Amino acid sequence: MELVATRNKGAEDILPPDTYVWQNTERFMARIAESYGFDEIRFPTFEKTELFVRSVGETTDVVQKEMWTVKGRESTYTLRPEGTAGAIRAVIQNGLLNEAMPRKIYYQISAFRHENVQKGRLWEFHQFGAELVGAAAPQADAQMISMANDILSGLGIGTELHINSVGCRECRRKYYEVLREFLLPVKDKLCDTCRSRFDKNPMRILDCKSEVCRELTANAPVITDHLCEDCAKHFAQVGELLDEAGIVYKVDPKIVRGLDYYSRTVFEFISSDIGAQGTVCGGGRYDGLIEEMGGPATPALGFAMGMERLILALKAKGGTDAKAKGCDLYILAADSERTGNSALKTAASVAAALRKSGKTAEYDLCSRSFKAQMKYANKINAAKLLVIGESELETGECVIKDMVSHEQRQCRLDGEEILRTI
RNA sequence: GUGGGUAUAGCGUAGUCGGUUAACGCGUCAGUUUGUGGCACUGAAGACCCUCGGUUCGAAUCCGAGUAUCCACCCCA
Repeated sequence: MELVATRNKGAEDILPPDTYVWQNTERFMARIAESYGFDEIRFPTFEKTELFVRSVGETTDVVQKEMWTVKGRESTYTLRPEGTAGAIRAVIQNGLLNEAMPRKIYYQISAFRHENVQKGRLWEFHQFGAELVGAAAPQADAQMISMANDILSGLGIGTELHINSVGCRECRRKYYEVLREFLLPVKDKLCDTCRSRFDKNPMRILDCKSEVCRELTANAPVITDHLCEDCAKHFAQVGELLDEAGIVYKVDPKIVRGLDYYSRTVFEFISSDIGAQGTVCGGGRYDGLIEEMGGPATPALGFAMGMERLILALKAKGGTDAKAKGCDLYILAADSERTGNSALKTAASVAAALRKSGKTAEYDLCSRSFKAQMKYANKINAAKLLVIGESELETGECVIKDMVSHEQRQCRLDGEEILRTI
C-alpha cells in the first residue's frame, strides 16, 4: 500500500485506547483548575507574528528559529509556539481585565515549534496552560505552584520542583553586570555558544552542560544573592508559603527559562523517567508582559504542562489503563428469506431506544452470518446480546444473554422492556 | 545546525558464506452442515524487502548516496 502522503515528522496520531487516556487526563486537569476558580478560554491557533516577537522575545530561540510562520494576504501569521501570548492577548482585547481581579483562566491547546524532534519534543505538541492575572502578592505564586503540584501528584506523576527568582528588570540588569565582571577573566575559555551568550544573556552560561563551562562557573555569583529588596522579599515569602503548604522544592539558581517575559518567580517540575526532555511543567511570573503588549500595567503569572510528556510519564508509571466504554448490548439480527430484513429494522429501532438512554448499542452493518455476528459481538466485548430472528418477530418475546456469565433472560421484544432487563 | 542507532505485510519479528514462489506469530476476513461467541482446526487476503545507483549469471542480504524515523546535543512544555 502506498499512501498519497504520510504523517509529518514531529506530528502524532493519537489513537484509541490512548485517546481515552488523553480524555481522562484532560478532564482531570480541568477539574482541578476549576476547583481553583479558573475558567477555560479558547483562542486562535495562529496570531500575528509580531505578537510572539514582542512577548516571547526577539532574541529567544523560540522566535529566532522555531516559529512556523506563513505569509497571508494582509499580514504575516505564526502558529502559536506557546499559549501565554495568545491567551493574554485575548484577555486584554476582550476586556477581561475590567472584570474582578484576579482573573484566572486555563486552556488546552496544541502549539507548534520547528525544532529537531526527539522523545518528548514534537513540532506539534499539546499543552495545558493556566494564567493568573492581576495578582502581585506572593500567595498568588504559591497558589499557582500548588495547583500544578496538585495536578501532577493527582495524576500520580513523580516530579521534582525547582524554583528560582530571575528578579525584576532592575535587579537583573545589575546582576548581569556582576556576572559579566566575574566571567570576563575566563571569557575566552568558555565554549563557543557561551561566549555568544556573554553579551545577550549571560545568565544562560550558568545553565551550560559543557564540563569546562560548569567548572568555570561553579563559584559564579547567583541571581538570588543579587535581588533587589522587594524581589528578595517576594521570593522569600513564596518559599515560606510553599513550606507551609508542605510542598517540597529545591531552589535552583540555574533555572533561567528561555522566554523573555519572565520576572521574579520561575519554576519547573521535572520528571526523571521520560528521557532527556524531563520538564513536564514550566512557568513563572511575568509582571511586565501585559504592559509590554499594550495593556495596562498588570502583574500576572502562569504555567504550562506538556501533555505528551505527561502521558509519557503516566505510561512510565503504568498508570494508563483507560478503555473505551464498550458495548452494552449487541443486537444480533438473524434475517432469513421469510423475514426479509425486518429483524434488522427491529434491531435498529431497539438500538435507537437504548441510545436515547445513554446505552451503547450496536447491530450488524456488514450483512454477516449469525455466527460471524456472534464472533463480532465477542470481539467488541459486548456485555449483553440480544437475538432477533423469525421466532422473536413472531412471538414478540426475546432472550437477552449475558456474554460473561452466559445467563439468559426472557424479555418482551420492546425497547423499554429490554432497557430494564439489561 | 551537529552526532549516533534503525529501516522486511496493519503490528511484532526471522531471514548473516548472496541462490528458485521472502518465512513466522499476533491481528483481519471466511469456513469447520442449518439460530448462540471465546478454545481448536482449515483456508484466504495482505510486502514493489525505504528509494536510487553500483558489484554479480543472480541482491532483502555486499558497496555507495539519498530519504525517513528514533535517540541525544542545543532549547523548551
